[in-house]
Amino acid sequence: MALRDREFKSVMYENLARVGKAISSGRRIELLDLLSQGPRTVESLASEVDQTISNTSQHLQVLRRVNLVQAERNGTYITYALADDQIADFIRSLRLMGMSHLAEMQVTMERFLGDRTSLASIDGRELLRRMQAASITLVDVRPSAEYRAGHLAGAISAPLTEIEARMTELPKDQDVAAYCRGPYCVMAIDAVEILTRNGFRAFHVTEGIADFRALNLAIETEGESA
Amino acid sequence: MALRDREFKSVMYENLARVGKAISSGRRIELLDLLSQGPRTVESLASEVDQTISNTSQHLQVLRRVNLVQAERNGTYITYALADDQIADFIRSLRLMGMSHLAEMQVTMERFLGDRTSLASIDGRELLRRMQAASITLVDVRPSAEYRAGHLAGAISAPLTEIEARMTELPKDQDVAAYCRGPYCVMAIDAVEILTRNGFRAFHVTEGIADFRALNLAIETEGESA
DNA sequence: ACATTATTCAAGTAATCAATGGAATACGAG
DNA sequence: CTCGTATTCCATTGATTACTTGAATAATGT
Repeated sequence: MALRDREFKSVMYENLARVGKAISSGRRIELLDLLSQGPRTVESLASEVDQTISNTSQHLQVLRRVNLVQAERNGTYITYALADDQIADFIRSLRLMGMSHLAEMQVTMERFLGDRTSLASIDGRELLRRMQAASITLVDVRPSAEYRAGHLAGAISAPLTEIEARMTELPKDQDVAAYCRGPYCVMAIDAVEILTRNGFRAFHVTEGIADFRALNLAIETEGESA
Repeated sequence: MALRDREFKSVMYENLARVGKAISSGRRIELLDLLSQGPRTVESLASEVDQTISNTSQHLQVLRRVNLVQAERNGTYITYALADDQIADFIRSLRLMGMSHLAEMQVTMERFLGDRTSLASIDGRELLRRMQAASITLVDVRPSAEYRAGHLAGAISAPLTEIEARMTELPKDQDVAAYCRGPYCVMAIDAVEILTRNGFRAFHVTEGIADFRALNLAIETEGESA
């Protein structure tokens, strides 16, 4: 019986380890992070993570084998998506774990972003506070497909690539808060630099959609707003 | 600049993957699960997971390298402990992820425990409800060291190995709820079988300390109770 | 049927990993 | 200082992994 118990435990923990193995590759975590912005095709994922399509496809299949992602065929394209919202949350908690336990991550963050992010940044909680206290213009600088897949209620879509053009639509007398995919995404930082250079008082939000969801901020899908 | 951004992301995600790698071995997850019951020495961990001391030591060092566990020397022994409570919670969410996404796990559970667990089991939430509604005897059947490291408020320590002797201390007119380490631990099930065979109305709690913590049930350390 | 496009499959290579057994280290007791 | 115990280090084994390249599949349009 003791042997049976051991076998049972081994099988159960070995299965849990399959999930661990799925997130034991930086590329795969990056893919999951991208997918928590919304569904995407293999090709678009591959170019985003700077990998060959073949390799990306294989990573996606690893993730699919443990049911972290789902694939759906649309004509000649195959669209991948997170299997459910619980997974975005799990990746988020992995990220928080890493940030709080691996000093290297904070050092790297400081080294790469340190000088660019020091003053003009706030997190989701602080954003919520400011949104209630004062009127600010909230800008989503991710590609519009991701905006459409889900964005903060009241956010205006202004993809980084078009921000110079879109800028004219923003009220000059309000503070601007820009957010993108999350803490490892620099689009919001870039946007803030452009905005401040053009006379706006802008700051960037260090968190992304997955965090907003976890903080219970209102998320809208598809439709425009404000 | 785009290259720099890619390098930044790669480094960050590669670091997160280090945490993933740490939980990509069933043995290591089992070790973390054991450590969430309380600190233990290498030797005692090794015998619990049925591995050589050498191998166990190496796994512990992998976990230590990513700061999931801490080592502390006490004389000739070295005691390992989780680095903080956040980790027990992370392992718990890994377990929930696995259970909800890997059908194999539920099948295995059914196959090994199915017939033994069907009727007389409840989860933490249900336990809380019953504790408030009726008076039940709550029994912690883990080894006493783990009981001392933290147990449900009001629980009586009655390690499985001594349960036949301790049984006489339990009131015969109350239902008995037995819990152990968690869903992959069979000590509570064994205890319930022994108890019912001896005329008690007993049921087993399918969750463990980590779950109780997450559910905000009151946990006591060291001292006795009830 | 044929060519095109998106994705997957298969085979190969270099690197990493889990586990083992034995030597080395660190501490405490006599 | 020496001995015994607990743990770690080290070298080796076989198994797995990430990535690459090129061929195979599957849906679409002509």
